[in-house]
Amino acid sequence: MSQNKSAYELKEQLNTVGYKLTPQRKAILDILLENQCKHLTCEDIYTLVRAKMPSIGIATVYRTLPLFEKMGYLNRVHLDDGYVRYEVCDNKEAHSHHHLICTQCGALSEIQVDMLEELEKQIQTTTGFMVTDHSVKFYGLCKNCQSGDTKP
Amino acid sequence: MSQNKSAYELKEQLNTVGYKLTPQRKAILDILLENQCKHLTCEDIYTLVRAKMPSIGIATVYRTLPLFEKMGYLNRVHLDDGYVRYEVCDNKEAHSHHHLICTQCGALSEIQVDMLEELEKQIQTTTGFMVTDHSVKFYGLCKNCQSGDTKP
DNA sequence: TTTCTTGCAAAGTCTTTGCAAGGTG
DNA sequence: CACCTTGCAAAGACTTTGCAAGAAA
Repeated sequence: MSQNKSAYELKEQLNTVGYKLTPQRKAILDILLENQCKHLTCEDIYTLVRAKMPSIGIATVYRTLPLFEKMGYLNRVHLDDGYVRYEVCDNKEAHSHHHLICTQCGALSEIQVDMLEELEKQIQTTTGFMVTDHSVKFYGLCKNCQSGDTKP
Repeated sequence: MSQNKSAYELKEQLNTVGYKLTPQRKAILDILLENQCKHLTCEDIYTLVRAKMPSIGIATVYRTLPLFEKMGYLNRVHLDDGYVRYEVCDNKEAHSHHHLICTQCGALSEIQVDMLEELEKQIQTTTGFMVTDHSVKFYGLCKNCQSGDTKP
């Protein structure tokens, strides 16, 4: 529980840098916390937030998401489908979770294994490139799509 | 040498599926072969091709690239910078090369190691997800940017 | 009260599409 | 000759920006 950002923490952190906690920002945070396992696009988030706050504009969502990202609340995720998506950033899991993307139904799940440290060291030694982060995605068929369940 | 697609091969393959080898397509192929180590955006390719064939339209480039991709000549690469990029597809290296992206200067290089088979098996056993492809990117600082060479 | 934010709409990017003219097999 | 392709321009999809009104600290 406590590993997730609360509205209070958000307010504190915003104030520290001279920003304000507005109802819109709180509403967006709520939606994000309610959908931690999902990887939402800006549009998705806009739709969800609008259910609670119909007056919100999409520009606010587009302005808030990068803000939260800069503050370390969110990770920007690209699934190579042309959409920018966001996931709640859990410090503990940083770097150590990767995505499984079903090429048939688009389902997205995560795995928590990480075995890249070794390889990263090897890269540094061999190429001189200093690795600070990585992004790993696996494409394939999820359980459902393998079992002949080929609904469109 | 022979692992790269030649114009002749391209023509053969196009004809097989009822398509034609046009000067535009050949020009695009040439540019791609001349820039194998780069990872060009559609716009990049358009600019380069236009130097040789000023009359070409960008729509043709946008239509040709996915065609080449479908034919297995190209790989579409996302570097999380919002642009779609393409790289010449070398069969031998498929699946086994990953990208090193410098977060300072944007330099992009490749490494040829692969050690994911093992992990993919593990994923399949554990989660039931059938992995068919993967995408791995490492972010960090390239050699140049580490040596205090911080030109903007 | 000051400064940050918002919603709206317009403008920007990158990409796709419709269509008639033109080229390839 | 039939069908695929092209270039142009318009249209789309997603995102950003300008601005005056409004809200938070």
